[in-house]
Amino acid sequence: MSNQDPNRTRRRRGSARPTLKEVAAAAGVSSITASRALNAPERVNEETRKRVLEAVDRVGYVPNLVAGSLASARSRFIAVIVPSLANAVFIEVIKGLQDTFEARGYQILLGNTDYDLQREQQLVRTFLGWSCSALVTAGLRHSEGCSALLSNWDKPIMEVMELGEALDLNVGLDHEEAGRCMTRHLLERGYSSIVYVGACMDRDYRAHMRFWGHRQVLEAAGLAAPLIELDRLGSLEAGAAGLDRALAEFPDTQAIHFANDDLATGALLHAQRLGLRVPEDIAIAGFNGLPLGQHVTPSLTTIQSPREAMGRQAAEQVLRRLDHQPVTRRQQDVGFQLLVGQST
Amino acid sequence: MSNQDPNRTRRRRGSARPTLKEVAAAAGVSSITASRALNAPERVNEETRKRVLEAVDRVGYVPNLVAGSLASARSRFIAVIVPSLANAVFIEVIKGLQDTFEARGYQILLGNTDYDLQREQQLVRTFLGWSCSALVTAGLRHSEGCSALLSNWDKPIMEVMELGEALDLNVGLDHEEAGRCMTRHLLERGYSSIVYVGACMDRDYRAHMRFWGHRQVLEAAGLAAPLIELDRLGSLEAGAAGLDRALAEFPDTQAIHFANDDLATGALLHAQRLGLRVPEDIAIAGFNGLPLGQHVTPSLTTIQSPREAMGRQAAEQVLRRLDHQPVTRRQQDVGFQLLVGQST
DNA sequence: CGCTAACATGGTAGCGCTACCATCACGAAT
DNA sequence: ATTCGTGATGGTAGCGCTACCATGTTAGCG
Repeated sequence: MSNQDPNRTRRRRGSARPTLKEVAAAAGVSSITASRALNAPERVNEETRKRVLEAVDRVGYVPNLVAGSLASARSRFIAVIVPSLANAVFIEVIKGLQDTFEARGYQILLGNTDYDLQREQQLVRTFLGWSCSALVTAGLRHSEGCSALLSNWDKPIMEVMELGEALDLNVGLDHEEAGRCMTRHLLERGYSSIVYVGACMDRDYRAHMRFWGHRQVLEAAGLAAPLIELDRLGSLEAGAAGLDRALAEFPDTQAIHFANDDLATGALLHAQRLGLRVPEDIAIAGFNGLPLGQHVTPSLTTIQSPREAMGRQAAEQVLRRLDHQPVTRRQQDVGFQLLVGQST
Repeated sequence: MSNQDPNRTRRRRGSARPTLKEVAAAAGVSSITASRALNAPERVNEETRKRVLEAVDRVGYVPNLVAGSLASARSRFIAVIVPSLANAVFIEVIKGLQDTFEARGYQILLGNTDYDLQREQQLVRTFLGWSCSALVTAGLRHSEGCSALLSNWDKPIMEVMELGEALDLNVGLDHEEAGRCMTRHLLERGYSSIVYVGACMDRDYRAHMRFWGHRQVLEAAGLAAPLIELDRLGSLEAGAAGLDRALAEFPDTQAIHFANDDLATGALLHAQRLGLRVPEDIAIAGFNGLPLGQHVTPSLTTIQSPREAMGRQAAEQVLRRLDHQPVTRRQQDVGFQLLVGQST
């Protein structure tokens, strides 16, 4: 016969870490007071609070956030879903989000879809399961199941990158207009044989939207809008290949409008290796305004998108909602800027 | 008088989402069987399992992962702590980690220290509170409090990037040796006035380790090892500034050994703008082997570090531990490769 | 025919915390 | 003196799930 209560022989589950109860005991208060001392200091006497904090240090207490989230039915997680980590653009948006959210005590849950909408749906399911406080996702296109999951959800949803018919909040820029803007510039410069080169545009549909804008302007001017689609994602290598294909397939090409700066810069550097003069022999334009393109000679003509600012603004909108403050505009256009370099 | 049980008047806490209990009721089984059908299919009759899965779809059940984690005292989170998101190097390591962990159903919790060890400690506290399954952190240097927190922790800890005295697991490369390797190459090429240019080396101490290696080789050859420290983080701009300072402060410089490829490429492009011939007038070397440096003309001499592979290998080691498989080597050297370009 | 083992399922008691309500002391207002 | 508010604290009942143990139920075996 054990000298212990028989139902105490059951071994302790959970971790061996001290709990709030032990902190409370050490401070001589109830556990709920200890909880308040940590999470709502204004509701506890200054003296008591100090005693609790001292006890926390003494016993080496680390709050169990899982338990807290279950009890309060909310975590301080922000789900962030992007299509790729290989693209500097998303990294910078994430950086803007992370800086803003972390400063307010929120933790980012990062998900990567690899441009797969089914994968996005799966991530959304998982993230809903974590009781996230909000969800930020890149783009307005989702699978049907994903939209269904989200429309039944009562937390803020922020769609970034582009503008359009959004589920809830929306911060981004008009890609079609960006495409038009660049192509207008190319026409003004006097080029008329202009090729558009994109990479995996079935997946990167924002690049496709820019192409639409591009084509509108050319058609309005009575010009053809030849398109070259590369079957690998944007990179310097792909850009070089794009230049080769454009020159081979359309020998009289005067200018190439690339879907992004990686491609454009790759082409620009490749042109130099081939001994082509930019822009005299071939003009080159990009999109994004990455630092890289501004440091090559000739500097790249491109469109500057405010990526980190977009992340910050999106985060601020979401935070405003989480603080129950009125959100003035559900849709916010961060705009863009034509950066005329020496390559056109 | 309400027709409801009085203690039901209390409004429902938690979310309004269906729970496992409701799934179980819909499938005509107990909740524990429903739980097993989802999490341990082999322990449930095939027929029953199908009925449960069908009920899941019907009621639109999304598992509450917070509750599951509390009950089982483990989440499927992997904490990942890096000093910066602005640096492509860490992004690629994260990519390797993320791909490997996501494929096995683990979710990454990303933390950014901004090169601040106190911030790291705070992140570690938070992450311990989430019952993470493992922690991956960049670097071997931690605050005292951080080491204390981690040494009392019973889950796998992986330190990546460099090699040395680790808390638990360690995957990385020898930065001192990398510095030696590059400088030996520069000596072989016949340069003797070699300047090292780093950025924020008090924080980026791995760059400092490479400088030590660099200095050892020069001192062994009886040469001076002048150092220029820039006070902003690595970027193309900073590299350009580094070149200017090196030429101003050490006019007879023949070669510059930069702490990373961003700096080196910035300097290389700047040299072209200044009309300097590379490597005849000035030789330039970098570190990392970023694609960028391989696409400029002349191509950059650098050291290729296997970043994504480092992330993958680190993740695999951790997974092996989580699967209770023996870990053969707690320390794993991923090595590096001298990439001789046209810039030296 | 009883005994064991393996399989399938269920009941129950937490995991560690917080929401909700209750209590009590004290001073201000009536 | 009574009422009311306010500030500080505590008790308790969950949050939704899984670990642990218990209970059938069937098949296999000597």
